[in-house]
Amino acid sequence: MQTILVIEDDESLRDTIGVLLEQEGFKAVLVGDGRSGLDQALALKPDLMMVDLRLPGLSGMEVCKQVRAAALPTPIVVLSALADEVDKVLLLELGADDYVVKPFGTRELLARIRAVLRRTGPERTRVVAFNETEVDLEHRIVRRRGEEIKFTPAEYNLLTFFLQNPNRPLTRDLILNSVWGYESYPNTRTVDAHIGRLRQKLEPEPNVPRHFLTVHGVGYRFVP
Amino acid sequence: MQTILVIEDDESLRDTIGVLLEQEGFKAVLVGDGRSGLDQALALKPDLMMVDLRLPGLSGMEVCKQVRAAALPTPIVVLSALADEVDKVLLLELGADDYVVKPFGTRELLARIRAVLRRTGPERTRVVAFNETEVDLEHRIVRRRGEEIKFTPAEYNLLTFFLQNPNRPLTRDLILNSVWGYESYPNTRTVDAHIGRLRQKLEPEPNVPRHFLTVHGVGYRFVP
DNA sequence: TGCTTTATTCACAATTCCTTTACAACTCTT
DNA sequence: AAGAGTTGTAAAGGAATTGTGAATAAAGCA
Repeated sequence: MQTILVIEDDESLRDTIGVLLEQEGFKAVLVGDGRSGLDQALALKPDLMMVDLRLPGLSGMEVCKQVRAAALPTPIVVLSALADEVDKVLLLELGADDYVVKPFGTRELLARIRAVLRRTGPERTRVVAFNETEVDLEHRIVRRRGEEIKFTPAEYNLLTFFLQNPNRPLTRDLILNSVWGYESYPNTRTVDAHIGRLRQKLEPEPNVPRHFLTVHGVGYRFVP
Repeated sequence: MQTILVIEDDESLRDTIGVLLEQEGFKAVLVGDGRSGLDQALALKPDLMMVDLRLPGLSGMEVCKQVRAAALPTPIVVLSALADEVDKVLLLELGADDYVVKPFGTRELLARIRAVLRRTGPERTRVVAFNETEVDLEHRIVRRRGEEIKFTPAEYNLLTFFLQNPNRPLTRDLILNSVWGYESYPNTRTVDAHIGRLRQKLEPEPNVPRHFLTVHGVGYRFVP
């Protein structure tokens, strides 16, 4: 499922867009200010992001700039108020892929999103990296300091699930459901055991985890 | 005020629930059959609905299905008779958020309602900030001056409860009920201890609180 | 002020929760 | 069919959390 990050401070508009996107089968992540927007963009690596120009704190333009500075390939659609008198050329130079002027209809918004997604196409990031390890999703290879590490299917699935959901505490039940599926019902200790194996292979100090953190009483959290 | 729609064909039970809810400050809308229940649900968009499984006309299950088909986000609590041998998994898959087996105590019912409302509740705000701290509800992360602070489950639950009820004096009993729930009955000193821990972590001067204030003889009050 | 009630703080034990290890069952390969 | 690798689970040990009581402090009140 494609993820779209929406950075918009008007709460009601934000929610509207959120509902709209989810109806259309996207996963929508909503934030209200530039700072968290930028954080989310870097962590989530969404398939597309929509950025309001006028934002509290970090401005939309600043967010674009920093996203590009981080070499994220994520396409950006800018939302701007009519009054803003945007310099469109500047905007596109900043790295935006399209812009929509408020107020806009849902129909138009969706059309723009689809168009941008089509243009920028499905060249997903096939390699994810954190700390000293890189995961090549396409070839299903994990390297640490350039050296290949073997992963069993269960371990690898768990790892990629974490990669897709960084910085968020994931409950054991959620992990079981997502990685093992609805069909099988292993007990939740199983997750712990596998976390242990991940740590063994990927943490510099397996007993002082820096990436696969436990959130006591809740579950686990991966921080890249 | 939060509106709760009750769909229950047993008139006396229906009235009992109605009175109970209104005592607790909810607005209760009562109907006796599935058809009108569904109509009301779509028209009212209540904050929560309680649905009896056995209903004349449209069954409770059918109501759930249709409500979900209409993409209403309203949480649903199902009421079922002991004899009904409910398939809980099926129920939850149908879109119900919780179920209560008849006969139930009023205490239990209220607790369930509160729990569901809390779960599904106003988690629209993803990041809340006050003074130098920000709480990222989605990531369950609390930061102070940008630095992450660890919170235990009890502390975190208490904190978010305060965030959701700012500027209002909250009695210890209310806090216990809301945060700890109905299953456990810790004594009210427990709340004090936890308030202390919150202050320790979040107040600039823990012994001169500016956010987690005590209301002598009453309870506590959070001012952002 | 002195007295009573209420709140804070601290240390600690009970409990809950997590980690690790070992191992048996199971699945593939050969 | 044996062997190698994988996986779920149980059990033991360790760590973190949490409720409580007792000592102390603060607030309210006459």
